[in-house]
Amino acid sequence: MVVTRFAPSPTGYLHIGGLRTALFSYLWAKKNNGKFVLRIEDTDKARNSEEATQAILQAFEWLGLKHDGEIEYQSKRDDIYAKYIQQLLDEDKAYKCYMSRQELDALREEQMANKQRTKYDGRYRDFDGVPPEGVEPVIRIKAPLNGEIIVRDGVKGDISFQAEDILDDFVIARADGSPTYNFVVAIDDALMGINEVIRGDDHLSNTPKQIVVYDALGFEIPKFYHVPMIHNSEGKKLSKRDGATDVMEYKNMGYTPAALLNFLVRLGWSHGDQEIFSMDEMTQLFNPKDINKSASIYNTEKLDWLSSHYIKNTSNDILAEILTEYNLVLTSHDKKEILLDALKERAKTLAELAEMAKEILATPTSYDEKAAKKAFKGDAITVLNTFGAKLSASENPHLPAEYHHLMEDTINEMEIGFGKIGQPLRIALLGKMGGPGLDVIMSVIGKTEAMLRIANAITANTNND
RNA sequence: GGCCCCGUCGUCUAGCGGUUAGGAUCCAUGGUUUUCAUCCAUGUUACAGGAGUUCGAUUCUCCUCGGGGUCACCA
Repeated sequence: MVVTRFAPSPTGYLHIGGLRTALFSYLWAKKNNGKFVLRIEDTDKARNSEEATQAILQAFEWLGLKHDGEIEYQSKRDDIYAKYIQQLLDEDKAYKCYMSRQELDALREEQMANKQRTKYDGRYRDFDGVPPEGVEPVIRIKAPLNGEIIVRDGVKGDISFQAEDILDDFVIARADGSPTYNFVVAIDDALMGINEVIRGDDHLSNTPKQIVVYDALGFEIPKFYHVPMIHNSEGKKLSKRDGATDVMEYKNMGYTPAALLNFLVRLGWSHGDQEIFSMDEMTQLFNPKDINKSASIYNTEKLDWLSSHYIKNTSNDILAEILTEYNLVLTSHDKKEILLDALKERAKTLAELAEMAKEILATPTSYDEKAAKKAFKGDAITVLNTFGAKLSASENPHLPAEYHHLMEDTINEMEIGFGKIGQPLRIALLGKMGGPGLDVIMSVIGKTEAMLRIANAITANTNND
């Protein structure tokens, strides 16, 4: 069985990069009828917060990503880690190091001055003398001094590291006894049965250390997939400083989960020329072996396109429902179908759609000066009066087509072009240019409201010449 | 700086020794449209550079250049 995981540290909101690796892990588990474990890596008590954990959960919920089983918290697993630390100590695979911070810093400075790579010198590796007073020891693992460590990566292939280049006896437990990241990750992944680790490229250089832990404890090494970074427009690793990296921001901006997920799955992964993937298709087709090797630059142009695609293809009932989250209540509006049919063709986001709907539904309180001036040149007032009279005399027009006939009657009778009525009428109804068909607008707002808006416009623009 | 990774249109990508180097997005132009969008059509733009290997390299090898990641008692 394939077991994958997403293992964020709760130091802030869920960001785009994290979401993508979570999505990849999720898809791969689902495709194989496996499990997707969510593990909160909260060993750093100083930087973690409960709010951050909640924010991550909230984002998962919005996007419909469900983890399997209970959420695992590393902070609740101290006993387990302590047991393995003791085991390594007993087996002489780890040891206490009494080097003080000051000594360590001094060593580092000296190494830097000599242009050597900074590494612990192993001075307590085989120490059996009397420990110095007043120093709480850290526990270091005995890492291989030389030889090759090969990371078999499903994305990049086999990557070879030389132990002397990258390893030293790294700390697995701090002076206060708390275990460190590379140690707990390996233990948790092993104990939780994680056999396919899909994570960011920035963890690649940690992997040899984790392999040291796996080996020391006799655990089986999982399959690794290191997903290339997402870069900002500067070409640097996407960070929280880059703006709009909080996943929930995308909800506020009016993107749907389907659009966001579709956008993200295509960042660093592809399936031929296909661009549109439903959640089902993603789970069917995703395979981490098809992940790209190179980093991609974060750019939301395509997200807008996907977003409008999904809005166009969402039913009006569902749209009306989601739109309530953008302060637009249409669910029981009798012209909801007509309105949404017209609007969903032209909205890139739900927020935009809601905004356009509100503009149509509200009586204009002002008129775009330039557009009004242009529209009310000539005999626009007469045209509007003529049309208004026809509208007034009509019997409850309902559908857009009926309003359209009224407009046609007017232009035929007055022997004018469509533009002559279109422009002033549009100003009257919306206060500005743009937007859906006038017949649609009038159908949605109804005869009475349409007449009111026409009258208002005539009053406001009479002395405009 | 050491170690590691990467390098196809502006962007996301297809390609896995022989292609007019494909798609998508963006942009531009035209058509449709009372407006704006949608939609349709057309167009501009890419194999980082240099050596090899080969009958033939975008594809394989090496070098250069460029970019990135990482080097904690942080995760």
